[in-house]
Amino acid sequence: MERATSYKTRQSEAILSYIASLDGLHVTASQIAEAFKEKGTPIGVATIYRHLDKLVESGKVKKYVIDGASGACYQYISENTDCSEHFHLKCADCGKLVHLQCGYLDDMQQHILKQHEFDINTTKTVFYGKCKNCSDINR
Amino acid sequence: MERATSYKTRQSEAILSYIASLDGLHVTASQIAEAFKEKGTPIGVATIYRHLDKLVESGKVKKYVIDGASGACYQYISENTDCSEHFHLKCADCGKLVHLQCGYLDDMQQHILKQHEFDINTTKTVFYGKCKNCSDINR
DNA sequence: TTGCGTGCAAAGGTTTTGCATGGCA
DNA sequence: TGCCATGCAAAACCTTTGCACGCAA
Repeated sequence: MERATSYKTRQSEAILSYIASLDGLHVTASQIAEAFKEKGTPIGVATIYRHLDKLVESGKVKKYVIDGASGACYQYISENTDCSEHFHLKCADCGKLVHLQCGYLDDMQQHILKQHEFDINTTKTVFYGKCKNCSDINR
Repeated sequence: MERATSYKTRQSEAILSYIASLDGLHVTASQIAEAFKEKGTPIGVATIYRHLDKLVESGKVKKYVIDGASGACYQYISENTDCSEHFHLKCADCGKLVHLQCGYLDDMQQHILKQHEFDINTTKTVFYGKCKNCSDINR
């Protein structure tokens, strides 16, 4: 059974506040480790990975796997609204993250649940593609 | 400059025809290796990766990564079925990957393109959730 | 014959896991 | 004090690379 985070530690607070301070930029686990090493307060990579997993699970952080990049990217969700109820669009070019609250997608989610018997987790699901600025149309 | 000379070998033909025979489904490099090992005509993983790189370079095969999956996935791109992309559902519990071809989702894709000006790349997008076997519904 | 292709093993990188210790509540 | 958290190192993976040999043309 999964277990909710209970203890508040130096590492747990430091990692969350660090990602939050990046204001939308995404980082890899190794980049986080490097940042704390440079600060003089190193945190073990295992600890970083374990906290990132929890943050992703709770919806505070989103995880991206970008083809070509080395390792997964993590990004803080700054919206004070609950991101667990809507979808996200991630531009593969500029990295822009769009929060998408749309009844159409809610219907789609129900459709997949009913017709295809699959319960989509919006916290973990990200649509990859190109935003209008990065689209070929604007060239 | 691209290399003009290219030898036709047992391995190069076998790998291409194998991926092409999957009719749009995708596989990982290790799955390809496993398939040929079971056939009794094993091919080294290094050779598989080298050929996959060439196929991606030539545009015959698409490479993409799926969060949670182990390794990159490769999918044959038929010249005719260029638009017959489909979405993927990945069960976060059992790891099962479901290929979903559904007109409803095609409409949704158009909706997001028109209304939200975002061009979804179905090759990179994966829905995460729980399949019916792992869902709480069946408990 | 020429030189790319192949397979093996080692290397490089990311993420996970086991275990003893540390630290929160 | 009871447990979870941490950190180190090893393990587990995926992918690339070096090298000697095989093989297509």
